[in-house]
Amino acid sequence: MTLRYAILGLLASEPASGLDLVRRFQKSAGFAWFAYHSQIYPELARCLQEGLIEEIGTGPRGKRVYRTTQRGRAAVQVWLRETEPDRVVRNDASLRSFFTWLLEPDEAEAFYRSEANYHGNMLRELEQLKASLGPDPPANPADASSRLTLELGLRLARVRMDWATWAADQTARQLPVSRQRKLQSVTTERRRGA
Amino acid sequence: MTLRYAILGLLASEPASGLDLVRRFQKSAGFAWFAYHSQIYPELARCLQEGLIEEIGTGPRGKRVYRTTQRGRAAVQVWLRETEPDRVVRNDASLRSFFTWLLEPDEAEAFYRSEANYHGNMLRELEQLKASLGPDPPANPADASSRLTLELGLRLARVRMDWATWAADQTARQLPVSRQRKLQSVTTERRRGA
DNA sequence: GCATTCATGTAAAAGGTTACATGATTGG
DNA sequence: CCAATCATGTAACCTTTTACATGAATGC
Repeated sequence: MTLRYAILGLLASEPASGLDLVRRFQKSAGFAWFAYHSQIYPELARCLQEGLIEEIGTGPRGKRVYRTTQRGRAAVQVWLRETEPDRVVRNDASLRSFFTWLLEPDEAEAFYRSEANYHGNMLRELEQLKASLGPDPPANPADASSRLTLELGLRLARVRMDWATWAADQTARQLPVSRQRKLQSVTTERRRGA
Repeated sequence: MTLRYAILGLLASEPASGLDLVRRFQKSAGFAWFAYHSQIYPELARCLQEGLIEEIGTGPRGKRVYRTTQRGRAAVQVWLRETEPDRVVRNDASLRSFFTWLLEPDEAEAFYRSEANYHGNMLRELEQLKASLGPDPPANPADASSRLTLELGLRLARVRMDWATWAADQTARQLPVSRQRKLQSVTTERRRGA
């Protein structure tokens, strides 16, 4: 049922069409939830039928814009108040890290570097998003919540990037002898002098 | 297909039964992946049939212990090398944070405190896990990967706990006038003096 | 005019959750 | 001996993913 409340919650702060929601799930809310359009359209239809949202206008190419009704808002509040967050985590990239010992050290290092790179890009995107946001302190309450949550996205991206860089460095240090010598020509020479 | 590789990867470092895997998905690997036993048993049967794992022994109550075969190991390596990690994120608690503006300020604060509490507990559990781990530097390569990945779990739990505490404090500062006065009796009095 | 993008929708397949079912061992 | 726990398995249901389908507007 989380998808339903994701939609109702998003449409409560700003009216949107199905594709608009896809875009919000891809960027601003992407670090918290994601859904395909094939899932969103049927859910919108169900919510509309149940009076949780209403169609408030149409746009160019058959675009239909929705907004959450009072009933829909109440439904989100009940969900927030009376249910515990689902704590199940499934993160493919985190899982892969458990299995890097099955790779050659240089492959493992490359994996961690690519992780760092991915989250570095993510971080930049979220920083741009933050910069493009309205005034601080925010004008409306929804913006305040968005700001708080965006801060989480930023912190998560940063911690994943830093961790992956650290893991890559750790992995690099235990490379086979052939590659370790190249590093020693710079570092060990000094150690010998001491 | 990620579940399959999760199982193959785990059984490559240490043989286990179906329920053993459930336990590993609940604690040590819980911040990366989760699966129910009802998903694990059929997958084990399929992997066994395809020669990706083998049964290496039995235990007390009909317990069947499996280990990943060379073919299974190769399959994990191909997966790691040739496929990109699935980047889709779905986090119920993160999503809820977007919608806290629909709650009373004290309810929103309570939500963030409860988040901080949850991740504080998680952090303690992972720290215990770390303490219970083998020697550092690790004896076998799988342990090295586990250590790296556990460090990610620790950092994620810490960042979520700190963020939630910060968000709760932020929310507390914007409480309705009635409760703000109680704080003012302590803080604003001083400001007036300056 | 015609390719691209925007926009909505449906269908089938895969994956995940909840519920049901059963038997063996252990601990009190 | 009997309740609780360990252990495996299956079935129905729900959610998510991938694929198919179509039309309207825009930009060149």
